[in-house]
Amino acid sequence: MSGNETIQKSTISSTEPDIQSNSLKAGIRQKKELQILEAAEKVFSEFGYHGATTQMIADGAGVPKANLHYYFPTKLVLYRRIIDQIFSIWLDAAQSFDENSDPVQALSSYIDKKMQISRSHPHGSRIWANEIMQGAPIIQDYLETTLREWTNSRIAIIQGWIDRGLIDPVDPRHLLYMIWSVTQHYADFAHQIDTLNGGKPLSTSQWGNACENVKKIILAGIGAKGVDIK
Amino acid sequence: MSGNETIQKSTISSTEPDIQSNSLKAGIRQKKELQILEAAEKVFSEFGYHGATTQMIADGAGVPKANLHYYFPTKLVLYRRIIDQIFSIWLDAAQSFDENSDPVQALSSYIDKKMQISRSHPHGSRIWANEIMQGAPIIQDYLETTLREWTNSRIAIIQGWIDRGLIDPVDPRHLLYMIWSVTQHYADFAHQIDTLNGGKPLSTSQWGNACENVKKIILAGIGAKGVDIK
DNA sequence: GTCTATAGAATGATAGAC
DNA sequence: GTCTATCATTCTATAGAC
Repeated sequence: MSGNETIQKSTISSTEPDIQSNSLKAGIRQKKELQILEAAEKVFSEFGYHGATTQMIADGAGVPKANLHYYFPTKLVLYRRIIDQIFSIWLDAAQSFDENSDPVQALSSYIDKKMQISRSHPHGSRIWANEIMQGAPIIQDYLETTLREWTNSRIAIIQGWIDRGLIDPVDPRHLLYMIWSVTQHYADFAHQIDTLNGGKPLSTSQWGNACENVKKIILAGIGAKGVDIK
Repeated sequence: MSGNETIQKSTISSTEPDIQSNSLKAGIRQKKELQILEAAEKVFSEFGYHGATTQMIADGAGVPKANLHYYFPTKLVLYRRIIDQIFSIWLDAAQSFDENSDPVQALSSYIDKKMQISRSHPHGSRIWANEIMQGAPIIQDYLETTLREWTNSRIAIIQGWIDRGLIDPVDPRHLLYMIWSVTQHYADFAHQIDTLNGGKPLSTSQWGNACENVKKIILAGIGAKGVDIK
């Protein structure tokens, strides 16, 4: 299942000679594709892959259903494009977690970024969650390669902190899972959180408060030295 | 939405005079219903409401599809029954969090129970997560009534601990969210966790380790006095 | 490049024989 | 109480006019 689906990054053929008309068409295509991708992200996150219909996505993007199939041949190809997009955002954020920082800096920054993503890309987070809960039928290969490697490298870094006495001896893996789960909870369970907030989305200051609480509890929880996050 | 759906606990009419045959039929019905409910829980958790087909559920339960419709008139009624079941389990576990215990006792016990549920009822946890991510189309009333009341009462208890100096001043609401998210993560993202565990489910000792880490970090994170969880 | 109309397949639910 | 056969609906995807 991992290798038999080619990602078509550009269907604009390089064999087409008319550059002028080509770039114009490319502009239209790019704009429409973006509209469709944005609509699809919302619909997939709200109804899941099976619950989403191409009709809903087409309506959300403001194009006829047949037009959608012109840009994305199948529903599955569209879904894969969105998953790829999300995974890319996750990985970019994860880069901040680098070996040169001390634990407080590294973890504070990582938690901040993950909370920001939960606020700016809640749909993506939910699609990811949905995909995992269904056994990752589409992205299993990502889990087994990229995610596993990233996870192991971060575990090594955390273990290094423990060995140098910078944080308490906790299981690095479960510390990572805690950070993932708590930060993504604010995206995945946003509806529940909003309902318990009187039916309103969290305000900017409420988001800030959530973020501070998460950082405080986790950093204090692992005995990180020199805690100064305010 | 809260009161217009009667739960049919027993469709065996009390006007039926033949007691012997009646209880026999009730036994068959109960057994079949249980088979169907168990199969449905698995299928709904794996594919979501829309992705699940009555055919899959019927196959999983070992009954013909038409037979399934004999016991549960519609797919939606079957789904509601399962959601009710899950919500009931959550609430029961939540009772352990009572006012008389000290923070360490209360929170340790609560986290233990939530972790146990994640291991014993992962399907239920995922169905709940799925339902919330889709905007709680079926259980919105539960969120606005029972869950809100329970949450507010626990927030008051935690605030009491803070006022008495038993734990650090954290936002009780976000502490609850942290406990929910971390514990449920081990059910909702079990596939990801298993993949990162070499493709194998966590062993009993690995579950114990996860539970201890969660308790340690959270209790230390809120400065709970007298931490003694091992 | 856009859109109407529709083909083809899958699904929820039911009828009716046993 | 069980099960085969089938209806009615819905959905993905495509054909073909503009």
